[in-house]
Amino acid sequence: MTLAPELRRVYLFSAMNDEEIARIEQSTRVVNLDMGEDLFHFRDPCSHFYYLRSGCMKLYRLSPEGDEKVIDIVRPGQTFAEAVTFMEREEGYPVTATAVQNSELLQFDSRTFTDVLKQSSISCFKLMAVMSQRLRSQVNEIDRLTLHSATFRLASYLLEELQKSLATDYTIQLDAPKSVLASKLGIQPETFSRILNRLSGKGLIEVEGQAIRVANLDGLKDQLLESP
Amino acid sequence: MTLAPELRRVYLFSAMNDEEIARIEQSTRVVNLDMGEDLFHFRDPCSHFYYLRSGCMKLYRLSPEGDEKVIDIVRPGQTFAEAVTFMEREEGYPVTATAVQNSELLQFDSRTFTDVLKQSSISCFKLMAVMSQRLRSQVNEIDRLTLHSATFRLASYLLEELQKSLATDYTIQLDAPKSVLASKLGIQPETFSRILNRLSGKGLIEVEGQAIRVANLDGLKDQLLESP
DNA sequence: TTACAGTTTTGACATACGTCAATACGGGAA
DNA sequence: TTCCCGTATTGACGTATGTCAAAACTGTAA
Repeated sequence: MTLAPELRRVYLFSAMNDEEIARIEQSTRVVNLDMGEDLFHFRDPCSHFYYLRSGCMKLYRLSPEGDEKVIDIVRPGQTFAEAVTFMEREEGYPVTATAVQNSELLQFDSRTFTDVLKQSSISCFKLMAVMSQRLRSQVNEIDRLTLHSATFRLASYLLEELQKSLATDYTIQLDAPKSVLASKLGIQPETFSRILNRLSGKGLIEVEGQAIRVANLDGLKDQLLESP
Repeated sequence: MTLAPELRRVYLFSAMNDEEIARIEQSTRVVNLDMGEDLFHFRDPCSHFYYLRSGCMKLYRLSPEGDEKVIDIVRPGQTFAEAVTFMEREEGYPVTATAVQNSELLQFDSRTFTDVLKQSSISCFKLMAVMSQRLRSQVNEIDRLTLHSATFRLASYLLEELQKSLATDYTIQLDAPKSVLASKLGIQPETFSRILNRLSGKGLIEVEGQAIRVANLDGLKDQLLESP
């Protein structure tokens, strides 16, 4: 079975012609991961990048003490680690990648991709657009992480997710365990749980397992304005 | 006086031929800012990016309550906001830029730069290298910001700066006020001051005004391993 | 159905940090 | 030199959040 039609729909490859797509396709492998399996580790020599077909991945680092700090959560349809194309192989990946659900990925050879890019500045532009988008969202992330209170951070996250998903029903599906999301927000799981409770108590959200429904959007926004 | 020789030394332009450099040069303006002056604001339509010749800039956001969160500190020799080239003009800058010292900058027209890039995938590669480097350091930043204790964050910052500067004498020159650095590290100025005190007390560093000398490198590294 | 392992929640407690307020310092102008 | 203003420091205090520990879920496999 050919991957070409699927590759064409990947934003990064969307400007490529048949021949270029064919070259990429040649270098593509399908990778399947069980929940909990690692894809690559922090500082592994980096030679591939990925597209997530289904499932969910977490990108994280381990502190010296051994607890993990989640940098990002990857959902189906997203590519990740594309920037490795421009790193020295020995620099290695800046994070570890692990499946938090059974996941299916496409693996691309960064060398091949580089070769195609050399010939095609329009594809370069696609990649640069992706990278600049990512830079911007990392700035958002940095901004959020320094919001004084954990409640702020959580509320801000919920609002952002809601916007992204253009959710029809104000519901956010957490596809990773709550503890992973907590880590991404720089919060302990216990505190995370307590905050959800408090927000529920105020009637701002409704929590049901992995689903969070925003019941009072404006009320939640107000959280971001209140003092301490 | 011509800017071309200086432009050639800017990494982003280092792969350009005479004609390309000339086009960039045409669109370049010199900008002088007094300490405290703003260069651009968060969400301003973005049409330019910059090279810092001398002085020092801070890139930051304001929280709803009005206090600023510093995202980055720019030093002479660095370019910044290059990624705007690939953003919609209306998206606007992701941060506000203000001089923390009298500063001299070169301002480039992002439209012109884009045009040059379209013809030159080698220059695209330069830019992508810069962006991927920036992505990596933002990951470091995110990682640091979620280190549990403020002391960790500060120690980690000092160690990173030391590495960067390959300082011969273990001294870090703060070119921005301490409060700016504190904000970048997600610490209140008061706490920042207290931590410097404590580290001095332990003999790990010596603080003299804007200069911080690391007196005991290994001791400082140990800070990052000790428990809470 | 029960049993188990992982995740989440609840409870009790300690503390690092933020906050407010006052004081000290430092560099530029006259 | 003195004055002045912005930055930095020190002090006192409250609290949000981390930590440790135990209990309650949740889903999966036997």
